[in-house]
Amino acid sequence: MTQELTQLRDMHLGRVLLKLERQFTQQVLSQLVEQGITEITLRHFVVIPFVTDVGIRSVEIAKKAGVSKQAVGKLIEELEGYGYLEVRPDPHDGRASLVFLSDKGEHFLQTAIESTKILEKRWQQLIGAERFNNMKQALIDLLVCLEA
Amino acid sequence: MTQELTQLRDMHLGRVLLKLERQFTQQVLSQLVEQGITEITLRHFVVIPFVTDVGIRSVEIAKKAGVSKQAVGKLIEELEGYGYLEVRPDPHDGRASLVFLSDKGEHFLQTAIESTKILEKRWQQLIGAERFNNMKQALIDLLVCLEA
DNA sequence: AATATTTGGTAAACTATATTTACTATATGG
DNA sequence: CCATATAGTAAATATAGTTTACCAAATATT
Repeated sequence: MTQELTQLRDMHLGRVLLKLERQFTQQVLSQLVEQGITEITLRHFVVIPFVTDVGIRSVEIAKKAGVSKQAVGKLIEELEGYGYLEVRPDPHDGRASLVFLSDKGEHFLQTAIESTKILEKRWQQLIGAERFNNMKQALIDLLVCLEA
Repeated sequence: MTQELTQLRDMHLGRVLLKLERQFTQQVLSQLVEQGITEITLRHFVVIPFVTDVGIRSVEIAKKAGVSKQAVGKLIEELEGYGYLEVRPDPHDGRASLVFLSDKGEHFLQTAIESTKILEKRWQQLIGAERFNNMKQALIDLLVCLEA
């Protein structure tokens, strides 16, 4: 009885999503390590996706990411220390700074995106391109519905 | 340019999986809270899926879950304190104990499984049953390939 | 049988990472 | 101008895990 339940729980959608996400993330991260990028960990992706060409304030990132501004401050500090980000004072607001990607940061981003593409191609082959693409689109549509 | 890249990264498979998994987990957890189950958090699911009718040792759980036995010990202690688990000495090994689900634990499990089923039904309706089912099966097949 | 080694489990110290509370400095709206 | 809000930092605290060290029981070795 419990055995059966365990099986059921083990295969519910949440579990499957969790396991696949872990696999994906782990594989991307290890590809980055192979490329010599070792400083950046998962935590830093709380910040990185929000950095744009025009610069962004740390409070903005905190708000969008849903974490405290102190946590964001720490992550930015680290990424700046590694040379991936540049932090410059906001010319229009003496209290604020703006965060930008450095050249190294841009390059990293390119590499990271390359990695995800390679990985998706690899996964595509495992279950067939058509099934994979349908699956991905269904996931995206579902997410859009949920976030609406 | 960066804007475009951000968009791309934002929609890669890993991100989609992550967001959907969070939504799923959060919705299940809040359903459980609505049912009055407030003590159990996500961490406890490191332990719960491994508990079976015949009992299991904490080291076994640690091995299977890939965390330290100390961490597992703590989680078991908590769950025992809340009344979801029972820990009895192993009659065949004086060093060991065996972990079981209590009646309360079994009931919780039923409730949790119910919640996931309800949630899946709800999600099914968002993108259509057939698409949803195909999607889920593709995810499972993919996972099986990856874990093989 | 006596001893050595392995194994199940616990305890304490340390590590990582986040939040809360409190503060400073600058902006901005009456 | 002053009151209030906002950007950012700092320190204390919380959470949750790992590492190191240990004890006691079991198993293996000689």
